Amino acid sequence: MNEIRTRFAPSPTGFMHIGNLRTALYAYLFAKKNNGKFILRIEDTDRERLIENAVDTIYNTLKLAGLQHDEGPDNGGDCGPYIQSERKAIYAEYAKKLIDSGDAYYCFCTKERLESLTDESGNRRYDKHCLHLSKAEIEEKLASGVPYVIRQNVPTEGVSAYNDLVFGEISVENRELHDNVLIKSDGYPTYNFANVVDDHLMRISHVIRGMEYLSSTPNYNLLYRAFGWEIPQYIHLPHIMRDKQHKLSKRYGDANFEDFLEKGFLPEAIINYVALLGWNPKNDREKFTLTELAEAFDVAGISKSAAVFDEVKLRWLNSQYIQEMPTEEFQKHALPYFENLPANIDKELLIKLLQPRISVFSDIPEKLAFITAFEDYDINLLEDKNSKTTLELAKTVLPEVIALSENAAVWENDALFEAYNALTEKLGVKRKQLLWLVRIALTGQASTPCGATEACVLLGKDEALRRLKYSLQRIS
RNA sequence: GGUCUGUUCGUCUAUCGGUUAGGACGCAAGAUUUUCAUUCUUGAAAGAGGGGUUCGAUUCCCCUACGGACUACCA
Repeated sequence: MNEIRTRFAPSPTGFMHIGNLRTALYAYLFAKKNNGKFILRIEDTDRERLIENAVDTIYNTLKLAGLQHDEGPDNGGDCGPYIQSERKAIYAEYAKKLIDSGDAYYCFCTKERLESLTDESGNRRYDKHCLHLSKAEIEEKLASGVPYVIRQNVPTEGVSAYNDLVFGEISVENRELHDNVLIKSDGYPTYNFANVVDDHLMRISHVIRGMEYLSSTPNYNLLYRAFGWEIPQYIHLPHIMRDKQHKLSKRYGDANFEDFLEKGFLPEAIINYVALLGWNPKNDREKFTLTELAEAFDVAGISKSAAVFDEVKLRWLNSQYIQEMPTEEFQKHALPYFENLPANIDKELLIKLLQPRISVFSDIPEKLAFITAFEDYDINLLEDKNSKTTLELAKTVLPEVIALSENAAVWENDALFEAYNALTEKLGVKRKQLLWLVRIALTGQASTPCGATEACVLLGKDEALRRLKYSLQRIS
């Protein structure tokens, strides 16, 4: 059997969105699983949509995601160049062959004439007008510099069918197919042509791409056949959706890989999550490293229906990764969020408290808000159904807590806990009640990255006492 | 409109004719806990609708409904 070769062929038109990333991931996994090669090709034939630095974004994303390509513009290979704009002459040469064989033809139609072909429902189908031009007419127009495109000459009869590894047999009547433009008037090829020529020349064995190409693939197969080339295997992928109705798109602001990284998601978690969106390993496993994915990957597990992207589940997966992270690494990620904290705060303690309690790094500011902003908190937080606390209870408990705290010999977690615990017995309240009141009186925050006694230690004796008194004064 | 295609809990999914339709996230309740959080247990929650085929359909076929994609000198 021939070598397995897959490719990821993005257009440098901006950020890499999650759907694109998944396509790259599956192409990578499929290649790795089969000891094949993963190739990167840049499809920059639309000169108008080019965005500067977008190629760097692609390199960067693949690198961060760990999807190292075996061949590509930056690391070479024997099928280069890997940037389509540098392959212009190649396409021209192959287009010429098609013209000679009658499978393609020059078209000189003006935009106006093309528009006049639009039918009542807004569709346009080219009428093969220029196919019937005589050789002399063509020569003359070419010689006098009339702008032209080269179109594919699709048969008007028959059926084109192929087998997709995910969707099964796809069959389309040839008369439904269009005479697509292969070479544009600016001399660049369209996707419709470049993908075929390049995939063949780069010996791509399995074409893995979004299912938007499912219905145009017969066009491409006709091209392969016209050239006498072997048709690759197809693996079309269902889309990733923002919700049931809408595809994830660049307009959905947060759909970019970079954005998720910025929000504090880990590349490993994103990759893990995205891998499972539309593919399942045929068991209940949820957590995979890239290497493990490559071992487990199987086309049979790819689903046919679109999947809705669920950030809540991504958060959960991300939290799993955060919790398993070595402390030093967690610290590296968390430290940038500590910048605006008072100098006397024990950062080491914070790290310890935070790691088991956050899902994404960007949760940190919210968790720590109480440290810098306290005074305006909602006093009703002191009342809590779960802990069975009321403002009345707070009025009797807090003065005792304050008195006890003022006399505390050591300001340290275990000692404080013991002292407060003893106090609950004296006051005849539940530990949960007292600690809830203390924690709220100390932080003004329903959810904190610490318990009551830890909050005491974190804030320091002076500040803790000040806050307890302030809270008491607010309810008196 | 035409063509292609999809449809199992709210979401991601398992099931390849026979299951109390399973798991995960989320949600709810309860328990444990050094308080927040964790952990544990339990629960609610699904086969779009209608026809077939079959002893038996979520599973196979057809129709309908509802999504999605394509229908560009964009990819």
